[in-house]
Order: sequence, then structure tokens, then C-alpha cells
Amino acid sequence: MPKPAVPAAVPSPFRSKAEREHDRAEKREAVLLAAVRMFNARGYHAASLDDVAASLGVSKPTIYHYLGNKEQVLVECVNRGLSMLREAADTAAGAPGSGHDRLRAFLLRYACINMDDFGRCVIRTNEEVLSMDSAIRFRARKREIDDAVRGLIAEGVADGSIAPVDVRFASFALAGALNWPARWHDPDGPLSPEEVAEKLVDIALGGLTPRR
Amino acid sequence: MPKPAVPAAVPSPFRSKAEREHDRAEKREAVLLAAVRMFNARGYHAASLDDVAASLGVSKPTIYHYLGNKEQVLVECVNRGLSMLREAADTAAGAPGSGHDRLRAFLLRYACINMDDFGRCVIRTNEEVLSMDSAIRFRARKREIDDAVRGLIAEGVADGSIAPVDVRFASFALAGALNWPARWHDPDGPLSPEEVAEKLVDIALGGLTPRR
DNA sequence: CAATCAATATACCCATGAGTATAGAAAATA
DNA sequence: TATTTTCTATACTCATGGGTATATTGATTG
Repeated sequence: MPKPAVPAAVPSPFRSKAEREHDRAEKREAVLLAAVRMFNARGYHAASLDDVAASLGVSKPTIYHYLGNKEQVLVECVNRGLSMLREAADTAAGAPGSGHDRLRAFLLRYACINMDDFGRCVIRTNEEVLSMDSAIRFRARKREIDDAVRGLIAEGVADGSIAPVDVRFASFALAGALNWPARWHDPDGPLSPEEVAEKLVDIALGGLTPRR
Repeated sequence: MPKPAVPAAVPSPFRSKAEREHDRAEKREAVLLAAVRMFNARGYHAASLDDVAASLGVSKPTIYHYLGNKEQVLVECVNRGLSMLREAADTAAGAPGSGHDRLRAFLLRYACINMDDFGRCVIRTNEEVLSMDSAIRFRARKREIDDAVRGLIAEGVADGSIAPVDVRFASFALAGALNWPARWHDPDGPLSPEEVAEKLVDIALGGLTPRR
């Protein structure tokens, strides 16, 4: 005898444990994004947590519930950006091709990250606003990225695909040229990050002096 | 009959009107310098006028006596830097030589200014911290400098001394590379601004791609 | 000498904003 | 159903710091 058919599933308002955890992670994410945008738009000190909360239609304790105090929020934003950069650096280190080609690929990604919410935050955050401890960790992580850039340049110089430049100053020059969009690029403007990245990288690598 | 000799002048503790005005100007200058250094070291919001006053061994009302409110202080600091840049731009515009040479000379000066107290302040000040009015004026003055850079690049492209680059992106790339020292250069470190400027300008203009 | 002005300090006011104590609602668990 | 946990808001505390009212001192000027 056939079992009676199970009635069609109704979308359940009751959430499983996994769903609840997912919800929580999603909210946390939204708070972080709202915060980083506020920090980028107004600067860390001028961006109040009340404003961040208001931009999400919640109240300040909600932010503390999900993320902790203001500096912890900033540190997490900055760490997001740094992780993206770190990943790009690792990818570049393991890629095939000449030093020049790998550097170029890395720089394109580097520039794009600097136009992303979290990447901008890395550039715009100065160590002075952080506690001593956080500042030290921040500096160390930035230093890793810088070392990766220098490594790529040095390899390019070694294999002849990059001119014999002073590696340190070359990394400063490149970093400056590609960090600057964090200040001026408008995500809602007509220029896509990829477009900007490509133009800037071409100029930074090629220079302005004519080749004949 | 000879007049009786005038006795030797004694250093007078009484100050003439001109001397008093000079004193005042000097004090005003000292306040401005103390302020810009504090702003550069801690960032505008984190730098309190109490701290600025304390660093001179005076009290807060003294700052108001000489300079006005906090934003006026910042605006004057920024204007100092902008005036230096403006002067450099005018000099470059009236100089002889190819576009490339004039651009190079200007950039050397530009980079040095960015490592000066007031120049750093121009770079490190974001419009968001200023009132609407000041921000508009600030942007306009920066735009003038940027236009000057673009003019020099365009002239270089026209006379063949600069490669046919996209003028706008070239100016962004150069500005970025040469603004960046405002963040990392340590005036008390071993690298002189002139040295840094020269190395960076050479790399920015020459690029990293080898020439054969 | 009187009146005034310049320069500076003390002591205050007040807004902002970080951070928290507390409470209540809803859901989960026992 | 009772209890605990999660989530969120209201309503506070408190420090910081911009800005000012007022007093004081000393020099300048009429």
C-alpha cells in the first residue's frame, strides 16, 4: 500500500543552525563593508560608529556585537585588503614567465586591489591612527608585500627583462604610482579599475622618455 | 667746536614698531610650523591644538590669537605648500628647453616640496576634512598644478621629447610616484630629499622596461 | 599719568563620539 | 513550559578637544 504523499515543501521561516550561522556571517560582512566605506569616505577619525550603524539602519551596539571596538573594525578592514595583496603576491611568485611579465601581472592586480574598498583602506590608513601593537603588525604585513615587489623586480633585473634599476627606489616609484588611485579613483565614475590599472602600469613600466 | 660724542649704543630692550611687527610675524610662523608638523605626524583629527600649543610651551588661546581656528590653521598650511608648487610650475612654464627637460626639472622640485613640511601637508590632507568652501578652493588649486604637469607633458609629446603617452594617466602616474614620499620619507633619515627626488624622477621618466 | 592695546593665561562651556549597562524580544534548548 | 542564548535598542557615562569669556601684565601712546 503506497504511503500517503508528502505535501509540497513550504518555504520554512524556521532556520537551521547552519543557516543561522550563515546569517550571522552575512550580517557581520555587511557591517564590515559599511564601516570600510565610511572610513574611506570620511577618514577613520571623522567616521563615527554611530554613522556606520545608521547607514545600515541599526544602532551602535550592533556593531560591537559583531565586530568589537572601532580599532578592531579598522584592523579587520585593513587585514582584508592585506590578505588580497598577499594572495596576489603569492600568485605572482609562483607564476611562470620572465620577471618583467610576472611583475606586470602582479602590478595589474595590485592596482585593482587599491581601487577596491578594502584595498583603499590599506592605503588610506596611516599607522599613526593604530595602537602600537597593531601598527607594528600592519607595517610588517605591508613590508611583506613590498618585499614581494622588490623580489619580482630583482628577478627581472637578473634575467634581463627589467633595466638595471635601483630596486628599492623602483619599488617606491611603482607603489606610489599604483597606490595613488586609492585617493582619486571614483568607483562610480566612467573608468573601470581594470582600465586604470592597465594604463598606469603601462606608463609606470614604460616610462615617458621616448624609445627609439 | 666739536659736538660732544654720542655714547656707544647700548643694546636696547625697547623694541621699535618694525621690530614688534617682525616679532609677531616670527611667532606666527613658529605656530604655523608647529601645527603643520603635528598635523603631519598625527593626522589632522588626531592632532589637537592643545598639543600644538604645548609643543611651543604656550596655551591654546595663543594659537587663536595668531592664526584663528583649527581649520584656518590647516588651510594656511596647505596654502603654503600649494604656493610653493605653484611657483615651481610657473618657473617650469617659463623655462627654456625641451618639454622633457622642463618636465624633469619641475618634477625634481615637485618631489622635494612633497618632502617639505608644508608640501607633505598638501598631500596628506584630504578634502573630506575641509569645509565645503575650503575643499573647493583646495581642489581648484591642486587642479592648477595638475594642469601645469599635463601641459608640460603635452608639450614634450608635441616636440617629440616625450613618448606619445596618454597625458592624463601619465600625470596621475607621475603624481603618484612623487607624492608617495610624503608618506614614507623620513626627514631625519639618511636619504636627502634631493637624492630621493632624483632617483624617483629618473625611474618614473625612464621606466623599468629595458632600452636596447 | 591715564587710557589703551597687545599678548598671554586660566578656567570654563559644550558638542561629539567611543564605549557600556541594561532591558526586552525572539528563538533555541532542555 | 522554563531557561538560556542571541540579537538588538534605549539610554546612559565619560573623555577629549574645539572654541571662548575673562583676567592679567606690560608696553605704547596721548
